[in-house]
Amino acid sequence: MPKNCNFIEKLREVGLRPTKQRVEMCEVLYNREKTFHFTINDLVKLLSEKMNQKISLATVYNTVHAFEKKGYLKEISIDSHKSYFDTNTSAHHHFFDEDTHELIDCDESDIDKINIRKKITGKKINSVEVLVRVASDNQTQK
Amino acid sequence: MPKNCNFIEKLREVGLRPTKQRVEMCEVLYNREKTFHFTINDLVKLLSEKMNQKISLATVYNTVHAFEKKGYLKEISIDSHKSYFDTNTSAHHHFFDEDTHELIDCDESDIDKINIRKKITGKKINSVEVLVRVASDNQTQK
DNA sequence: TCAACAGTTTAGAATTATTATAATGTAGTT
DNA sequence: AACTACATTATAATAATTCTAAACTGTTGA
Repeated sequence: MPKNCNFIEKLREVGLRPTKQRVEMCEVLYNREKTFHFTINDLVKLLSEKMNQKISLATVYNTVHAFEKKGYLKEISIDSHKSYFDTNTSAHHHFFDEDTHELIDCDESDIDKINIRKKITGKKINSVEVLVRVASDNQTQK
Repeated sequence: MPKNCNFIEKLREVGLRPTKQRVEMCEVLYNREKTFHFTINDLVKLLSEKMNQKISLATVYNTVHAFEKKGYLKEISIDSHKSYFDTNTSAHHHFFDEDTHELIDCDESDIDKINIRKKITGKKINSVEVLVRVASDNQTQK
């Protein structure tokens, strides 16, 4: 597994010890074509499938938060009841499919630049994020 | 209290029984100049201050959800750990003050119309919402 | 007006997501 | 190999929310 070395290197760069669990988690999160959106629950499932040994729930939380603090992951607020995370940490917008609860990244080109006219004195803008909620076209209103 | 009658009327219109608790809640939520943003916790506090009798936590949840289903309230997702609700149910955008955890409505004119170029086949757009996160300008990075 | 019923409220238990704790284990350094 | 600081773990604790079942109350219609 030469890819592991990569992750070990990367983890070191941001000052995180490349422990078994962290490297394993990197593999699940970043060894994929597209960016990955998940809840803690999704991740726990994937990890326990992939790993030979079991991983503690607390470790998954700790590690996800360590990654978030170091800029490896970004938290997305969609549903007040679950935390979604995104392996794409750059500023970008999302589609949220209300039928499947799937989160889809927008490319830079999908949404025109947002122009904020309002200024709040003494406050600076940290981020501007758009969430487009979509649902099946022929769905009966629930 | 002639205003009560108004709320009783309005509750009936959407098919909700105008019970003591619901009318009381309407007063707290809608007898104000500006739109009101709150968490369930905020609301429970306000209600228990205002009311002579105590109100059950479960009732607050039930009633808020009843109001939401009937279009009296709108849920806003900002923080994955708390549900925020908004008495302004029209489509509009928000500023979120990360220092004070306060939510501020945007006027129509504050943000230019958002142009979504991306189409997802078989899906229709339900809503487009912008969240602008702001924080103190001279704050040391946490 | 009042009985009856359906919808409401209530307290408390249950559930779910998350965080804290404290003991044990392990990566990195010597 | 041994030391030390940081990680991991199982479990307990906490927080937000929902469920349950019994008691209560608007509304309807006799």
